Amino acid sequence: MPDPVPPATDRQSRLVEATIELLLEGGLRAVTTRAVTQRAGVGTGLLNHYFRWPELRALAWAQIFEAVARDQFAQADDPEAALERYFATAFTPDARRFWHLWLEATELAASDDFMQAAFRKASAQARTGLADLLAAGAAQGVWRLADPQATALRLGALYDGLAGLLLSPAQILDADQAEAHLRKAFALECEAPTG
Amino acid sequence: MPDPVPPATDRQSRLVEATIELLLEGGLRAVTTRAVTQRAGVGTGLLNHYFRWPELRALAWAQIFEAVARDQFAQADDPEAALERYFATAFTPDARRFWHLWLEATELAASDDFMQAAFRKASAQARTGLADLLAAGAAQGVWRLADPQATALRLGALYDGLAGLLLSPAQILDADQAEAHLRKAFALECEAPTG
DNA sequence: ACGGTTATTGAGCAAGTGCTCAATCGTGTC
DNA sequence: GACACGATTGAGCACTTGCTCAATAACCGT
Repeated sequence: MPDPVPPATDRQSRLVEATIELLLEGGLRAVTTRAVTQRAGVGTGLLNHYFRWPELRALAWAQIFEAVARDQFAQADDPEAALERYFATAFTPDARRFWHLWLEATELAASDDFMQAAFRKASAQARTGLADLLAAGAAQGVWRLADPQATALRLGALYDGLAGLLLSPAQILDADQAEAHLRKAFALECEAPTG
Repeated sequence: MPDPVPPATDRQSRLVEATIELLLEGGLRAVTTRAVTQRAGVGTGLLNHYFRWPELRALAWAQIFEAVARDQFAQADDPEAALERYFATAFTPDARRFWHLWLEATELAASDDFMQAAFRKASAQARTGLADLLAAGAAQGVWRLADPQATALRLGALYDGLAGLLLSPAQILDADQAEAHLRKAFALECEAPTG
């Protein structure tokens, strides 16, 4: 996971940075107004001078996601390499941490309008990224897929589920097994007779 | 989702009931000591007389899960019917509500030992339920699966992912589409050439 | 009746949350 | 130098959380 923002000097940007840092380190529970202002080296009142709290939280989350999305499906011109990269990096510790944040965002989005807006946008990006990749590969004849869109959805959902299993306290999978399952599922989608 | 417990008269059981009710109605956020004691028609102090709060919370959650698990893979003697039932009821509103609770439990289990114990047990039950079902069907020749255990894991993970998409604020799927994807994934697992 | 054990209550505590606001500081303008 | 105005502070408010504890009620065996 790359640094989502370049280091900033002004205190407004420092607040966003601090929120992102804490979000990545400890998830939503670690992110409070006091924790953020303290991390930013700033008085508690300044946060409310520049932001509303839900607004800042959603802003930080959106920046994290954009940085990840920017990376995840970078070289879409070579579908085979891009997919290989997707599989290889699917269950790294960074990816898992990010997935945890995603999970927390899902819940928060139910009651927080700022978060919901950010979530909608991020969700759309994530799905079209994989779908475009699979469609490109199918068009180039790298693999055969009856319905790349549907395969992307299933693969994405499987990814979520596997990440969840990986994260759950009941240790069922390790990262390698999860990756193998994801690859296997893709293989099944490819070998299937068209219909 | 059936009533997880028969109606009780003594106040100790009423506290558990009230916790379950609130859990099902509004999720973890709706379940506070005050809300529970009020729902149970009981003074706030009584809760701590009988339980520690994390203990009661985990207890209620465990009872909900057991009731669901008892139902989900009931008629395992007829694998085909049981699987059909699994698909048909996978994404009902009740199932979705339950999945939301499951999600919250995942997060809570990270920091709550009582919850973690309950989660481990529940998680094991859920996985073996589907795995046994698929294995039984394979043994009876109802379907051909190279590795029922692995298929169960993938199908379970896909279910989690689809349920997550269904729950997410970005409306991508409806319940029928999710069910179709789950069935399609199972079909792919079956048609695959052995190897 | 009595004594003792348990059940039960609710005011209140301590900790934590987001947020306010009068007061200061800093800096540029005329 | 005086003024204005945004930046900045932190004590404090209002609220919520789980939990305590002295006081009371209810029950039961003797």
